[in-house]
Amino acid sequence: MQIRIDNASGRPVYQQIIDHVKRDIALGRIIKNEKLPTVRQLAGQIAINPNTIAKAYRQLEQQGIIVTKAGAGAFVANLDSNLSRSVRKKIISEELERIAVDAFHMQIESQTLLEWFNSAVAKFNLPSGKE
Amino acid sequence: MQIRIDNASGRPVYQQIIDHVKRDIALGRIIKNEKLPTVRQLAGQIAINPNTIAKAYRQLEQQGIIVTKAGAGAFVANLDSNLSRSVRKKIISEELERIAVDAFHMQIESQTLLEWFNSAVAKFNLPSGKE
DNA sequence: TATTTGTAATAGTTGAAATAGTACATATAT
DNA sequence: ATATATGTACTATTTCAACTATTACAAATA
Repeated sequence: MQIRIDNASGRPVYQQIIDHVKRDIALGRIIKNEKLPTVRQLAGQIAINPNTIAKAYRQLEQQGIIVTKAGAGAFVANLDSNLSRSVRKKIISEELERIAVDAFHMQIESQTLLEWFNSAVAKFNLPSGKE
Repeated sequence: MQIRIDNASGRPVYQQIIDHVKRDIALGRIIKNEKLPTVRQLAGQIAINPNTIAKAYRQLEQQGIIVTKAGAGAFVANLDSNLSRSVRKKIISEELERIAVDAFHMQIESQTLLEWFNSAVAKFNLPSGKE
């Protein structure tokens, strides 16, 4: 796993790590039960403090994305959200509305926005809902 | 304009103010050339330091959302983005992809996500692209 | 048994966010 | 003209999240 940290982004380092792991999993680049880099490995590779990696792994485990075992390592967990449907809808919808606001102020056409949305979603293998 | 600040959200106060103004404009609740509350008015109403409001207004002006005139007040600006299309696409697409990642980990069906997307966008009057 | 692993705890540093206070220039009304 | 209200600018201070640094510990693995 190769992670690039953008210090100019303003986004906290531990958050960028979380983003990257979640994205790699969603993209299928890391699969279920696969072992993640160790805390010390990643810390050495990115050249940051191990505590920062540990913080990211801790939050990933809280979110149910990974499972960690002291002495063994960190592994990709099963896919199942513990959030209710209403909570999930609230979280996602708020994010979507914020994008819509930005799109309005950028005067992006609704059709264009839909195309960008489809392109972004197509990269990930969401459940189809037909089965 | 009635603004509710959520101190538990972790989102900076000045950012919440920016979010709210942009959203109200996008929703049509505040229209072009309309005068915004004064810095001191808002500060008194929300019970925070005037400098925090000033910071929000400063950034809103930098983004081209509002126009301020010392002695007169702050007003909603014209709608025109100074960003190139490629930059706009990059910004929006990155946000959309982050949502897609979240949706994947929540195991939200693609069709459901599309419905939520349409609902969110429908609240705002984006240019149609047909004219 | 030795090593590697994730975790925890403490201490210190840095910078953003927010507050507090003051001052200034401009617009507006009187 | 004059007084008032406005956005802006500046400095100082406080608070807290983020990050670093270091050490120690328990569990797993070889």
